[in-house]
Amino acid sequence: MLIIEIDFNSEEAIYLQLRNQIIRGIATSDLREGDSLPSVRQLAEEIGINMHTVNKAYTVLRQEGYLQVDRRRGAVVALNVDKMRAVAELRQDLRGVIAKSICKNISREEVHALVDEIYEEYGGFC
Amino acid sequence: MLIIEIDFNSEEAIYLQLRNQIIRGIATSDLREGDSLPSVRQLAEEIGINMHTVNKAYTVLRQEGYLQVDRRRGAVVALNVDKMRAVAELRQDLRGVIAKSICKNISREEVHALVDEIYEEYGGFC
DNA sequence: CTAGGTGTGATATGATTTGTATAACAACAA
DNA sequence: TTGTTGTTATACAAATCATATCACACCTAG
Repeated sequence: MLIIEIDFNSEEAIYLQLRNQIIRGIATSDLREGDSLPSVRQLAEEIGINMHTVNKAYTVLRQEGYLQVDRRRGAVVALNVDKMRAVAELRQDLRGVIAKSICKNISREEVHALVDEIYEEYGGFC
Repeated sequence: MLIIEIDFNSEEAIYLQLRNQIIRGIATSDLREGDSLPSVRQLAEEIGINMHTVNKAYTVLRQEGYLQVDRRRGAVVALNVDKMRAVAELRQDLRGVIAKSICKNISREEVHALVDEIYEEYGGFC
């Protein structure tokens, strides 16, 4: 069971906070392939937001290859990995992140250390 | 002299594209400490956008510690490094990026390789 | 001193995004 | 049959983004 925490004062859109937390849930194995998520109405009420905001998060996650929607089982974690695409996206993300890092005098080694730290944070076991 | 290329079809806001390209310019040493940028009116006309859009980018860059504005010299590259803050920000960015990576079966080693690749891309010399 | 360029601020407008609110529909389960 | 599901459509208020003027104080070149 995944615990969702929404910060209503954040600049980040609610549906993106929701998307990101679900992605992190998958990364930490709190959510596993085949697990089903609450219905849009359930989760909306639980969090205290509108149904359509949840639906938007689910729709984005489906388009990005994290979920699949089965009429019978609801939203199900189903990873559709297009690795070429994923690596290209990662490269673009890192270009932005590392440009900032260089300007702030953060060394390549420091970034490596942080990467390792975060990989362990997400559960180095599996 | 930095070349700015704006993609008007991008989903990314123009002022953010501008901000990011200036940060990358600093990372690649196309822009160095003390270099001055075009005035908001000049750059706006050169790119073909509004003065205030450029001003917004400059304002953000100033708040983030990349620029300083001198009434006489205009916008000047002046790095104000709060490393604690920068590392904390980097950690947050990486948490998001790496969560996606794990879901897409990208290994820690692959991320390291990409980090090295991008550090070289930005000019491994200096 | 004057004329012109500078950053900055205020204000306005239109387009788009975000979140909410209803309502409706077909598909499925109990 | 009754209720819940995902989905779609529509509408609305608020915020963001980009543009467009106008104005002001400051500085510099002439």
